[in-house]
Amino acid sequence: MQLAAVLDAGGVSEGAALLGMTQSAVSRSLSMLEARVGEPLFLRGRRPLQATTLGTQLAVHGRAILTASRRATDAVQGHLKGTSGMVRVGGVPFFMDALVSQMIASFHRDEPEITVQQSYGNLPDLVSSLDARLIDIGIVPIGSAHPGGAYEFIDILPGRNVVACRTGHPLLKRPHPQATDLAAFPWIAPLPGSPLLTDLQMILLSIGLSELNIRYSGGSLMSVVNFLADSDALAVLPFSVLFALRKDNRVTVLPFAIPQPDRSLGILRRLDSPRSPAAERFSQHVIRVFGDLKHTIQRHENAVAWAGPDEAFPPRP
Amino acid sequence: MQLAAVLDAGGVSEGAALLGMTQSAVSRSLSMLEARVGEPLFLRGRRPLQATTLGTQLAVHGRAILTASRRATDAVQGHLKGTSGMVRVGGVPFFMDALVSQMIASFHRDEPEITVQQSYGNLPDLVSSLDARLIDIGIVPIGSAHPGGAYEFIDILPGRNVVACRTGHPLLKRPHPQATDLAAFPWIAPLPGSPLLTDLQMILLSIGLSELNIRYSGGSLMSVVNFLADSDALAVLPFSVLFALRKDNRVTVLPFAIPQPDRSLGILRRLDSPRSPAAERFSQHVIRVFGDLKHTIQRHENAVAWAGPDEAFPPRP
DNA sequence: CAGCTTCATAGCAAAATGCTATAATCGCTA
DNA sequence: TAGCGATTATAGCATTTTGCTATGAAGCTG
Repeated sequence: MQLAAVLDAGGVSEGAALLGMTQSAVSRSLSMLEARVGEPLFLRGRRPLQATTLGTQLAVHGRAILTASRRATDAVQGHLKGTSGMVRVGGVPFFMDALVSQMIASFHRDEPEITVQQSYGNLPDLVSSLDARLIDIGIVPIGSAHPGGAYEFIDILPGRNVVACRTGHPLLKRPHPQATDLAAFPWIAPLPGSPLLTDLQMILLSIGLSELNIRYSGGSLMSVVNFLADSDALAVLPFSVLFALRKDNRVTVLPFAIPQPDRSLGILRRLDSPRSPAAERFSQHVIRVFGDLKHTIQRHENAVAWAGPDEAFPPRP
Repeated sequence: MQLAAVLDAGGVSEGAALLGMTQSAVSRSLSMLEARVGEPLFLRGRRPLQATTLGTQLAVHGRAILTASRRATDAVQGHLKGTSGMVRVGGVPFFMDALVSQMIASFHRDEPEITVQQSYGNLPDLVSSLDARLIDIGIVPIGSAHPGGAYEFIDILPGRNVVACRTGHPLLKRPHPQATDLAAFPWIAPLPGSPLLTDLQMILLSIGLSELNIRYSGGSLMSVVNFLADSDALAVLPFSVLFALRKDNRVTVLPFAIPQPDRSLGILRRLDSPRSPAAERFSQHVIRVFGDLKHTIQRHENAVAWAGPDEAFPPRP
C-alpha cells in the first residue's frame, strides 16, 4: 500500500502524507521491503520518483489492496449509518417477480449503496432460511397459522385472489360467467408448495367440481403469463400480481368471485436477528410503497363487476 | 484477509490453517475487528460458520486483499526466478513492427508470465529513455558512433539496406536497372530522425543525383508497405524488414546495390541498470531468434542477382 | 451426559509500527 | 562546482500489534 501511495504521489513524503503517516515510517518500511525482496523497488534520487519494473508491478497489487481497504472502511461506515450495506430478501416467486423486483429497483434509486440479494422460496423454506440467517427478511403470504413468537410479521397487503385470463378471452364477453363455464377451459396450476395450490382446491370445492382440466403447471410468473396470454387457459393469481401486470395488457381479471384465503402478504423477520440499518430501510421502503399501492389496487378491484356462484364470496370492501 | 479466509474455509481453525497461522491468533484479531466495528461479523456457534451481511461484505474486500497479496508474492518470486516480471523494450519503429513484435509473441509463448512493454523511438530518444530508466533495453541500429562506456551493445544483425518495391514492379523486368531508372520513380522517405534518412542521402550521393522525387514520407511500416504495394514507388528499407514481409508477397527487393551503412542492429542497455532476469531472458530470446534468422536472411540475400552503379558497393559476403 | 471438536481467552515474548530528531543525499542554480 | 533547498534515510525510543503455547468455555453428537 505504501509503495503504491508513494509512486502515485511521486515521492516518499507525499506518499506518506497521502496515507496520513510520517515520511520516516514509510521510508523505513519500504527499505525493509526492499531488503526482504532483495532488489531495489525504485531508483533513488530522482524527481519524480522512478520505480523499477518490480516496483511498478508490486505497486499494482498495492493499489488493489489500498482500494480494497478503502472500500472496506466505506462498507463499515455505510453499514453503521445505514447508507450502504446488504439486505438479503427472500420471497414467494410470484410476488417477488411481479411487485418486489420493481420495488427493489425503486429502492436502489434512493439507496444506490445498498446491495439487495434476492432469493425465492415458499413459506417453510423462507422460515428455515431466516432461522439459518441466510436471509434477513422474507416477503410471504401468511394466514392464521402464525409462525411463532420468534418472528415479527408486518402485514402489508391483504390476500385477494382472482381468476386470470388473457385479454379478449371468450368468457369476458359473458355478463355473468358461471362455474361450469370456467370448468370448460384448461387451467394453470401453481407450483407445488405455493399457497395458491390450496386456494385452487378451495375453489374447486366451492364450485362443486372434483377436478379441473390442468394443462400446465410449475412455471415462473413470466411463464405463466406467457402461457395465459397465448391461450384460453385460466389461472388463480393474486389480484395485486395481475394489477402489476396491467400495463402489458396481456392478462386481466375474469370477474368471477371465488373464495378468498384468510391470508396476508407481509414481511417476516426474526425478532432476535441483528437488524441492520440497510434491512430496516428496505423494509420501510417496501411497506411505504405497498401502502401507496394499496389504494390504487383497491380502486381497480372495485371497478370490476363481480359475478359469482352465490353471495357467499362477495368482494372485500 | 483473515475474515475472508475463515469464511472461505468454514471455520476459524481451518481459516487459520489456510493462512499458516494458529487458531488463537485469528480468533483474537477477528474479535478485535468486531469490537472496532461494533457489530458482529459472524454468528457464533454454527457449523459451518455463518457470516452476517457486514461480515460477508467485508470478506469480499478481504478476499481482494488476499489475492492481491498472493499475486504480489508471486510477482516477487517470479521476478527473482525470472519466470515472471516485466521488460520494457524500446526500439526503432520499422524493426519493432517487422521483426520484434513477432519475437515478443514467440517469447510470450515460452514465458507467459512476463509482461513486455513496447515503445517506439529513434536512437536519441531511446538513449534518454534508457537513462531515465523508462525502458530496460533498446533495440536500435548503431554505427561507428558508439554511445559511450555506460552502455552495453550486443550486435544482433548487420545493417543491410535495399531498395524495396512492389512485386510486379516495372523495374523488376529489367535485368540490370540503372541509377537513372530508379530516379524516374517516386520515392518514399522515412520518418525524420530515422537512420534510413541519412542512408537515403548517401544513395543520392552515390547515384549522383541531387534530389529524389519524394512522394510520401512519415508513415509507420504498415503505411509504407501499403503505399509501396499499391504504387510504383520505391523506398529504402532494411533487408531484414523486407525479409520479414516476404510471406505477404506484396513487396520485394529491387536488385540494385546501394551503399551500405556501417551500422548494426543490436540490443542497447545501460551497464549500471539493475538487470532483471526477465529482461535478461528477453534479450537472450531476441538474440537467439535473430541468430537463427541470420542464416536464413543471408541465403535470401545471396539469392538476389545484384546490379549496381559500380563495383564500390558489392553485396556483403 | 460424556466425549469430541471448535472457539475464546491468558500470559508472555518478539516483532512491527509509530513518532521526533537528526544526518545524509540529491538536484538544481549561480 | 559550491552551496542551497528539498527530500530521503537513519537512530532512538515508546507503543502497539502479532505471534505462540496453554488452557478454559461452548457446541454438537451419539
